Amino acid sequence: MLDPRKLHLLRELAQRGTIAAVAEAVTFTPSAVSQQLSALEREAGVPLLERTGRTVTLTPAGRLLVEHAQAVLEQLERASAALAAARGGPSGPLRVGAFPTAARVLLPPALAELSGAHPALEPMISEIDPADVSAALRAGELDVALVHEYDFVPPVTDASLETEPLFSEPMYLTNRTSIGEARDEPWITSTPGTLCYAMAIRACQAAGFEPRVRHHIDDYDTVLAFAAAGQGVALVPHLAALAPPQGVTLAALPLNRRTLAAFRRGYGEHPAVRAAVAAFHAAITRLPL
Amino acid sequence: MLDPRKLHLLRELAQRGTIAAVAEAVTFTPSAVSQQLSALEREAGVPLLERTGRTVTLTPAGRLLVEHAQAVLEQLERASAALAAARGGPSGPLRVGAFPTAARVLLPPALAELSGAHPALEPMISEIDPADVSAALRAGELDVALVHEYDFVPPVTDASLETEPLFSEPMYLTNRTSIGEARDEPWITSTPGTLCYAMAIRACQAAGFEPRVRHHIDDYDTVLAFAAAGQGVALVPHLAALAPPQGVTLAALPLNRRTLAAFRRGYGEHPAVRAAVAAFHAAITRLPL
DNA sequence: GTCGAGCTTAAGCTCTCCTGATGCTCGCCG
DNA sequence: CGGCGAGCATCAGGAGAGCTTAAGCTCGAC
Repeated sequence: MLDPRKLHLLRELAQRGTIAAVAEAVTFTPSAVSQQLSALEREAGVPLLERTGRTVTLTPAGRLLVEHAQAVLEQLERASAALAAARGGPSGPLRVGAFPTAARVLLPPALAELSGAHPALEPMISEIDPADVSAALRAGELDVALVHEYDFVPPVTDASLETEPLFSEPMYLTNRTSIGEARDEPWITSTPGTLCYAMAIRACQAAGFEPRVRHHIDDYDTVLAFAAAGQGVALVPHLAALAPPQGVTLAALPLNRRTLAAFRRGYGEHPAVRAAVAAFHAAITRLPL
Repeated sequence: MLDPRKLHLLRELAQRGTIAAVAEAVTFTPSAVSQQLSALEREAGVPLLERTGRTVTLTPAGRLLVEHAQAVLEQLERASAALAAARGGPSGPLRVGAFPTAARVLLPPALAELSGAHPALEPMISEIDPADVSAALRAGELDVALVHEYDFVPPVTDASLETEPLFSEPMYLTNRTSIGEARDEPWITSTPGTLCYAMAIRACQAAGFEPRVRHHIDDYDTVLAFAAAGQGVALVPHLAALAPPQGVTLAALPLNRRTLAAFRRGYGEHPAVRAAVAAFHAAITRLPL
């Protein structure tokens, strides 16, 4: 019988590309991952990995098996979720990932809602950039996460994950009325590697220029303070700009940010995950959108 | 992560009812099965088995998990089948179960067909009564089996198995023209515990009497020889009665026997299984039906 | 009341699997 | 062209999972 643990490693390899990266993701040594994949290959009776130079790539058979691995692991998630449901109402630890703005604006009311409805549930929040969410969910470090996606930035598609849209909000530009007008201004963006950074760069590129980035600030309150101090222009989402400081004007752009809940495919039936998503929806109805 | 090996044991328990029977099926000791199921229960966090007296029954949560186990194991079968397909054409050992008449009439041409088309395939035949086929398939002792089912005998429904109809044939009665006419005759049936035995009894009961069974003979050639010797009446299927001996007349009854191919759900995509079923179909077109 | 079927628990042993160390290949770069 | 580091495989060793044997417990049948 094929071992789902090995199938999981194969799926991670398909996502991450190197055995070393897989090992880091599952906190094994590369040696262990290599041995497990070799054993899987032996059982499969067909080469799954091609040793090309100092790296490995999946063979067609390997990619085929990844798809089946996905189906198997998804069924296992469903089984786990069913067991959690059989245990009764939502209870126990629930690891939630959230990007900073959500953590500040959406989570407080959502957590109040959640704790009120399900006292046995113990939500644990981790701030995490949406770009890192897929890996954390797949690795089992998170159960559910709040992520966002922007126009211009292609949404992360991961066959092992499922998303549920929560809401959409417009983006604002500080102290200018259009992106083209801000062409020669210094820019304040998030730190490189985050989704917000990519969004700002792409938005400027779409307007026909490469932004001159002077400051890298992730916290939008700080961003607005910098903007008020004349340090540059920035793109901020509606929820982060409910109370702009003196000296900052905001212009709505034809650019939206969508917030979604993400979880492992099949795990959405877990009662705790269902409860969390329901609490997100409930909290959203009370947001000033 | 839930362990499919444990899930398999739970599914077997749902089918067989006792831990001892599961242990025998998988050639473990009852102790090992008990420990595995206890571990599964611990991981599940909810009681799966109820110790009632000296036996165990599944709790509702246990039955729920069995359904999910079924889905998981089916996906694993699919993955195995896909790997076998990736290995190339059908090759290697293929364990085939067949009831005696099929082994004699259908298998020789089917095996010739199969070996001609796929020389690398090594079919291994085991004679087995259809009543035992489910267990052997689930336990992985067989890859594909020829089974039959009769009117009056409810077909075995096993969620983990899949069947494909092959053909249907009429049943004949020896030396009488209707079952009612044979009410007071001694009967020749198969040995108790087989499907054919159950069929004969049920057919007589449907005609309103309990047959007086004198001989228990499984081989239909011998049955016909006994009938020719005036030792009693018997029900024989068309394919077993192509050349009745002197002294035996046959009367077709409104009673049919259907022959099917059976295999583990999801495993029908295995190239060797596909090839075998195709060979069965090809051989059937040349049968005198 | 006795026996036996069925399940569990405890002890021991085997085998799997992970770690750490070593060695290899290959791409990069001076 | 040679050194270096990234990436992977292999080997030896230790810890843990899992099976077997043996013993004990419970309950139903006779």
